Formats: sequence, structure tokens, C-alpha cells
Amino acid sequence: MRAGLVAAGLELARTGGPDAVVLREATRAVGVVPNAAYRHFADRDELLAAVCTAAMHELADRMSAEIAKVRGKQDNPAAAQRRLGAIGTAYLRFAHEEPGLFATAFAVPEQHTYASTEDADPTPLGLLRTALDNLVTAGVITPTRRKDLEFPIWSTVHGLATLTTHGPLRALSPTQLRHIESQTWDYIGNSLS
Amino acid sequence: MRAGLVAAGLELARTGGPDAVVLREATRAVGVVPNAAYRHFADRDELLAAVCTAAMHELADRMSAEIAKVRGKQDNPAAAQRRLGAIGTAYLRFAHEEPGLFATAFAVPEQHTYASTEDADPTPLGLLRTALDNLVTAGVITPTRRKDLEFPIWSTVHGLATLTTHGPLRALSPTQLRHIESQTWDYIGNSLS
DNA sequence: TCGATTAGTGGACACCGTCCACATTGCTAT
DNA sequence: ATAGCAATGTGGACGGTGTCCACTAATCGA
Repeated sequence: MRAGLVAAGLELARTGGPDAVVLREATRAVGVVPNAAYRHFADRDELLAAVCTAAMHELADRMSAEIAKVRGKQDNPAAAQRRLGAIGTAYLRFAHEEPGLFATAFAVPEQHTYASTEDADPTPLGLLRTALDNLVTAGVITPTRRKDLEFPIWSTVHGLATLTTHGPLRALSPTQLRHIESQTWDYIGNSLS
Repeated sequence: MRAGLVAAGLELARTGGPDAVVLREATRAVGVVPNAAYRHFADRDELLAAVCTAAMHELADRMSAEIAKVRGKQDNPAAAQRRLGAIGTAYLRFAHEEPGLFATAFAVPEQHTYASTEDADPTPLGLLRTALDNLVTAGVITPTRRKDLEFPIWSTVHGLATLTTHGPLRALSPTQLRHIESQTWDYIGNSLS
């Protein structure tokens, strides 16, 4: 039941973003009276937080899938670089293919945190970190350069994603979009050398 | 009156973000009945769009102010670099000091655009562009490198701002925050050379 | 078997966005 | 000067939403 409410909320979020996950409609979808939700969530924000966690999870899954597609051993420099690229493209593709879910994943209400489902499965930040560590072991970058590099890179990709999906750059033509994206990849790659 | 509604909405947005700009409360603040707002705005989203424009304007103003503080001629390389830094710090400071307004500035509803108040006054992107052009004329970077550089840089700063104010990085301690920020400045500066 | 915890129901309240018909104002053209 | 008209604000209403309260039905361990 709790899972059903979250699933329903996730579907609402998919098409309408975080504001569209409305408690009453989620209960309607699962065929129950609105107040039943209060047996599983303290309030609407707690339901939303669960939906946000699920959305973030889906992002992480897509990133993992894209990383897994890259073949090549750990210490292969080219493969390590391709894995970093896979992370970035998966991030951006998710943002563009599922703008509602993407926005929701980062819309966890103030005073709430991501409800840790299984702490074992990876977060987007965790995936990025192992990819960067991998760049070090493959000899692409020095440990000095790698230090805290995840934050600038995450910022760049995340900023590009938000600006081009919900932000002022959302009206760009596909051509301009691809151009700016490749420009940003060059920019990131430049920071590795 | 229209201006009053926008001002009231701006104050609501300042403390509670875009969701807090509720039509009825804005009319209450200006001492009028809710329906009166519909003489000036088609619906709540149009009011919100106006408030978003105002918030974006305030961001641009703060950026301009910070840029103006930098002394040094146009063709002074060090000054040109400091101006770019001023843009970034102003952006981040605005996000941290006024998280509600910052979120609102980028929350213009789908299907709406920023209501162009005076097309003469600068946008954040415009300010960034002239700063980068300035870096070229000062001889800090080549025209080739400058091309479309505003987008990766904007993405980086914007991503950092959103991740650290509303995103998963919002709980960072001030120390960690400063560290990550300076790390990001280095990262950006690295892309100039 | 029974009593308590749990899950869901029904009804109500305040608030919100929005629509309708109406009153008031102030300016313009005769 | 006055008749008419556009603009602005009012009053009342409706459906939708989050949330509270008291109540019922079912499950399960003692």
C-alpha cells in the first residue's frame, strides 16, 4: 500500500513534476480514501519525500545502466574516460526524457531527507566518485587533481541539465542544445588534463 | 496596483520560494479582494511569471553591483579576471542569502516567459558574456576558447548554487561549503588557461 | 477467546484558484 | 453638461486540496 502510493505519486511526478504529486490523487489511483494515506505518511511532504527518493533512484539506475554498457577493463584509460562520459550523458538524457522525474528527484522538501530504502544501492554522487577514482587508478589524472573534483563536475552537469530543461535555456533548438552539450564535455575534459 | 501585487508576491517568494507566492495572499497584502488581481493577470501563473522576472532582476542587480566594485581598466587582465570572479560570487551569494528569491527567479511557469520589463537592463547571461568578452580583449583567453564558454561556466556556477541551496548538498557546513566553492573557482579558472 | 494494535472510512474545516454577475469610477464624444 | 463606455474593484459561489477528528473493521498474540 505504501509502495502503491509512492508508485502512484511517481507517475504523477513523471508527467507534472513535484507539484503534481497530490495526495488525494495518489490515494484515488490506489483506490482508497484520502485519509488512508495518513496511516503511512505523516503528511503530504513525507509522501513527496518518498517519491523524490524513488525518482533519484531511477536516475541512479539509468546511470548504472549506461556505465555498464562501457566495455573495457578498470585500468584502461580510454574506458575510464568513457565511463565518466556515460555518467554525464545518462544524467542529461534522464533530465530531458523525464523532466518531471528529474525535477522531482531534487525537490525533496525542506526538513526532509531522502528516505534511505536500501543504503546499499548507489547514489549518483557515489557513481561519479567511483568513476573519478577509476580515472586515477587508470592513470588519467593525478590524485591531487582528483581531490574533490566530483563537486565541480557534478555542478557543471547538473547546472546544464536544469538550465536546459526547466531553466532559461529550455527553449533551445535540438541543434543548439547538442552544440552546447558537446561544448560542455570539452570543457569538462579540459579540466582533466 | 499591478506593481503592488508583484512586490507582495516578491516578498512571499523571498521567504517561501515560488510555491509561496499565492494569489490571495498577495491581494491581501495590497488590501484588495482576490478577484481584483484578475484585472491585471490572466491567472496565478502570470502573476508568478512577473514575480520571477522581478527576482531575476534582483539577481542581475546584485551581480552588476559586485562587478562595479572591481576597479581596473577594461584591458587590465587581472581586473578582467576579478570581474568574472565577482559575477560568480555574486551569483552564489544571492543564492545563499536569498534562497527563496533564487529559486523563484528560475521557476517561471511552463508556457510563460520572463515578462520583459525594460529590455535595456542586463540579464545575468548578458553580464557573464560581457565579462568573457572582456577577458578576450584583455588578452587572457583566445577568441577560440571564449566561443560559447558562457554556457559551461554558467552551468557550473548555477549547478553549484542549486545543489548547495536546495539540492542534496544543502546541509553542508560553512567550512565544507567554502572549500567546495574555492575548489570550483580553481576548476573554472583552470578552463581559462 | 479476547483485547489491543493496525488499516481504512466518513465527515468536516480552512484555504486556494477561478468563474460569474454586479457596482463604481473616470474619461470622452456628443 | 451629460450620456455612454471602458476599466477597475466587489460579492458570492464552486470544485479541489491538505489535514484533523471520531469511528469501524480486521488481524494477531496472550
